[in-house]
Amino acid sequence: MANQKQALTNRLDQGFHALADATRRAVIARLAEGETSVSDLAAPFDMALPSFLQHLRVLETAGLITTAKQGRVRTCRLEPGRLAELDRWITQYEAGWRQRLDRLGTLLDRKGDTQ
Amino acid sequence: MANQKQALTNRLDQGFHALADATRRAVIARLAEGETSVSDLAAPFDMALPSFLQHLRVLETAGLITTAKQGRVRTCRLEPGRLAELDRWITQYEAGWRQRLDRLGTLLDRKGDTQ
DNA sequence: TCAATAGGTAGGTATTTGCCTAAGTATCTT
DNA sequence: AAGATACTTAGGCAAATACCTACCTATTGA
Repeated sequence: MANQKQALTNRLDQGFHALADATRRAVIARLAEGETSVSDLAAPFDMALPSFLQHLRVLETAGLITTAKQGRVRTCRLEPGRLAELDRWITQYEAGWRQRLDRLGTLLDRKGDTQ
Repeated sequence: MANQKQALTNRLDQGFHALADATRRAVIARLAEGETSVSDLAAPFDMALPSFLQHLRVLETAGLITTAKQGRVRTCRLEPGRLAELDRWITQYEAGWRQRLDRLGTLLDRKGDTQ
C-alpha cells in the first residue's frame, strides 16, 4: 500500500534493524576480532546456511559489514564506521539528557552558593 | 512454529528494534528535550493516533521511555539508562576494532624503530 | 450534566522477517 | 574428470510489523 512505510529506506533504520537480532550481533562480535569466511561465521549457529546468509545480507545492506569473494570463499569484515554512526545517534540524545541534568546541577549549585 | 524465533525476548533486541524506526527515533529526540503528553508527541506525525500509540508501546516495552497517567493525560519521559545500555553494546565493538588498529599501529611503529 | 478532550481497544489488511528444504553454480582437490 | 567444498538461488510458510477505521472510556470544563 502506498500509505504504508516502505522497507527501510534509511541508514539508521537499516543499521538499528540489523542490530536488533542476536545472531547478527554475534556476527559483529565475532568480526570485531578479525575477518572470517562465511562458513566459519555460520558454524556456531544452529541454523540452515541460507537462513544465516540472510542475516549476513541484512548486515551488509546496512553497511555494517563488507564482504568479498575470492575463489569459492567469501570473506566478511566489520565496517566500524557504520557502528560509529549509530553510536553517534545514540550518544547525541544521551548527551541532550545529560545537558539538562547539568543545567539542573548548575542551578542547584548556584542555589547552594547563595545560601 | 516452535523453531521460529519468538518475539524479541531480549533487551538488546527490543532496544535496537525500537530505534529502527524514524517515528520512534523522532519521539526520542523530542523527549530528550523534556517530558511531554501523548498528543503533543503525536501532533507532528501524519499518522492515526492508534498507530502512534503502538510506537509508544514499542518504546515503553523496550524500556526506552516511561509513561505515567494523571487524569486523562499520559506523560512520557525518556529513560536514558537504556539508551546508555545500547550505546555500551556498540562502543564495545568499536573499541575492539580500535584495539586491533592500535596493535597494528604499534607494529608499524616498531618496524619504523628498527629501520 | 453534556460535550469536548485525551487516550485506549478491537479487529482487519498488506508487507516484511526469519526460518526451512531442495536444487543449483562455481571452485578446489585428488 | 569426479567428488567435495563453499556458497547461492528459488520458493514456501508462519509470525511479527505497521498501518488503518470504527468504536469505547475516562476526565474535565462550561
